[in-house]
Amino acid sequence: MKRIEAKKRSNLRDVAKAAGVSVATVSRVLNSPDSVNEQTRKKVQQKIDELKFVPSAAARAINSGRSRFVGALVPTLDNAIFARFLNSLEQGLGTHRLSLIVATTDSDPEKESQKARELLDIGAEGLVVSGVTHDPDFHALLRQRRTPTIATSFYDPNHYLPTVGYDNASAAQIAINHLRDLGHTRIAIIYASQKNNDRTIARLNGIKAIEEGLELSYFETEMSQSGGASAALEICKNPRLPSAVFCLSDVLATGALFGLQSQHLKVPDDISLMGLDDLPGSAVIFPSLSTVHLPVSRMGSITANALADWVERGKIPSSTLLSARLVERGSTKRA
Amino acid sequence: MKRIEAKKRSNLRDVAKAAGVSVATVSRVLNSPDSVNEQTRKKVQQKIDELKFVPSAAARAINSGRSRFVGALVPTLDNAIFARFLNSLEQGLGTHRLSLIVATTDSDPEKESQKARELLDIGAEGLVVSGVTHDPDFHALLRQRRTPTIATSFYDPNHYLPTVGYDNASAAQIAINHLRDLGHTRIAIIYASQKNNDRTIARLNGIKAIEEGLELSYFETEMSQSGGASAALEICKNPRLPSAVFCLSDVLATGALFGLQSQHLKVPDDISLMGLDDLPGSAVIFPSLSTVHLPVSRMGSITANALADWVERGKIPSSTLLSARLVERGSTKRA
DNA sequence: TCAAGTTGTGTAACTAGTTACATTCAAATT
DNA sequence: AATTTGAATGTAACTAGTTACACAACTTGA
Repeated sequence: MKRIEAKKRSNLRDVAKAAGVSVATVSRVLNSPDSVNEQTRKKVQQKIDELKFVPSAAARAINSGRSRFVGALVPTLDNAIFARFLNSLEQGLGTHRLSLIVATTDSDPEKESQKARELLDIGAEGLVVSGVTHDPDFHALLRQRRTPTIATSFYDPNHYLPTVGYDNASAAQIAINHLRDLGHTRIAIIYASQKNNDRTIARLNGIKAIEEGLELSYFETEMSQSGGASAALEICKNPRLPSAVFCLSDVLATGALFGLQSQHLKVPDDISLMGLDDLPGSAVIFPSLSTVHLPVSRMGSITANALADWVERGKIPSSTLLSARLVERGSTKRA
Repeated sequence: MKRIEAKKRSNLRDVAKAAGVSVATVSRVLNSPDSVNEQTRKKVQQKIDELKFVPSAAARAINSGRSRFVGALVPTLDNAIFARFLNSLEQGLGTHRLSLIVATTDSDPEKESQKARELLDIGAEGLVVSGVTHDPDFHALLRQRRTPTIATSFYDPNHYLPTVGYDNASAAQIAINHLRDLGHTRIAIIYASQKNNDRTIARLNGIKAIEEGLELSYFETEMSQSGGASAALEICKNPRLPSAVFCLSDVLATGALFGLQSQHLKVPDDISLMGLDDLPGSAVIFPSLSTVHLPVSRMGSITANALADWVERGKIPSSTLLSARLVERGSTKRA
């Protein structure tokens, strides 16, 4: 009679029995093979291979109290800036033998809070979030659990969480000052309103702080290239065109470029265009995009190291300010 | 004397002791609250809240044999096509209460194999990979562990793994046939060589199969917009220009567009340009990019559902063919 | 009034590992 | 020859949950 039964994974005890040794010895072969006699080790190893034994991570986690993974909460993966950040974050964590669980929030604070709770419930040892503005539940959760958590894309040394990011206000000011230096005073600003997006708010506030002597107009759109394109069309409707357009992100700027071109406006001859982010593609569009470089890859690796230090050695990191810098390319020229 | 000690998470036994009940009762309050007397339940719940008790996922996993996460191995997150796929994969898995661990491979089969092993070692219940060509170790690993695994971006009903993807050969043929229909016979092809990239190889083979009557030239470059741009410059060096350029990915095509523009070639008047992927940005560049749409978001959700079914109910999915379709936009016109 | 059934709870044995401590045995030292 | 030392291994108690089974207390029916 053939017994139909799921061949359950073999465990330590199975291997121990098969090899005629104790469970402790098998465990030693796994974790400190030097402390086991050559012959015994070989015999055990052979049985391990024979039985295709793989130690259970859950059982290990239960003993060590370590799960060896952290969670990252990002608004979306469908934007190169977050994808690039996660790319380097994942690589950085890998050097510390930590895995990364990704959760997307759609920029919805409630969803973020809920996903954060799920991540912690399944044993995440640390979290990475974007920005410092979150759901009250989320803050309460972090305060309660005391899980190592780093807020990114936003530098704020006074925040209760360590932050790794840039000064969004001054990043925007770098762009505005560049345009001002080139003699532009009538500037259209395109930004994407995502509710609770503190990065955008900080950038807008940075602009407000230095708007003296400038004639600014604001265009709100959605965060996508087509959003940028349609905002550009909106700008073109105005009979008195601005001499420059500043987009608060490169995605918007790339879209705006095509919007302007579709209206037969030449960039930068007819109108200057600036972005903010410096995506890989921004250097190769035509004309190449003047922008403000945000070091997201560095942010990823710094965050990875800081979080690993916190998780593994309890070392609470201090906030890190990454400097944004002007990247002057072909889309801006003297007014 | 203040004792400095890590307040370790409270566990079932702590709660049981505090509430004056047995561990079984606390466990019941957690898992089948109806089977516990109202008063007892309230008392226990209060202690759970007081002690901020959260059940350990590892301990649960050890009993259920479930870790509730799967791993995805992608070449990089720094390409919209994979990021979009993961975005919908993650969302799809979320509806099945499965988490997603992301691992990047840099298109290196050895790295992929190693990361796959790591994922399985930490208890991944399933895997998602790109393409069907992998390291021998990787195949051996999958055969040994029998972990539910789905190969994506590549449809092959005869593969030993279920595949969810499109027919890359015919996707490329759709593009070539479109150009041929428009009267183009001299076509330059730009492709990115990533060693072992079966998607690219399949696309090239698809072209080979229908090259009769065409005059094709091939340009190999790296997978980035700047790679596309420099390949375009290479094309322009030829005194007898092709009438159309076909890039095997939209990232390359966007780069090629800027490369052609920088040489003062008008697309599509002087030269037609086609991509393959259909990224969100491809519709808004100017001129908008004619391309072949690959349904990566659908691929993500289908993969998520298929993998969840396999993991949760042992239902091995059959391969799914997703159809690519022509997207005719502004970058191609009659020769 | 006694048996049977229901409800609620506890005991202890599981899940799969790690590890402190004990033990054995042989080699080296006194 | 007796003692010390060290290597190699085993025993059993941990980690944090779940759950089969036992049992008490109460209700219900004959």
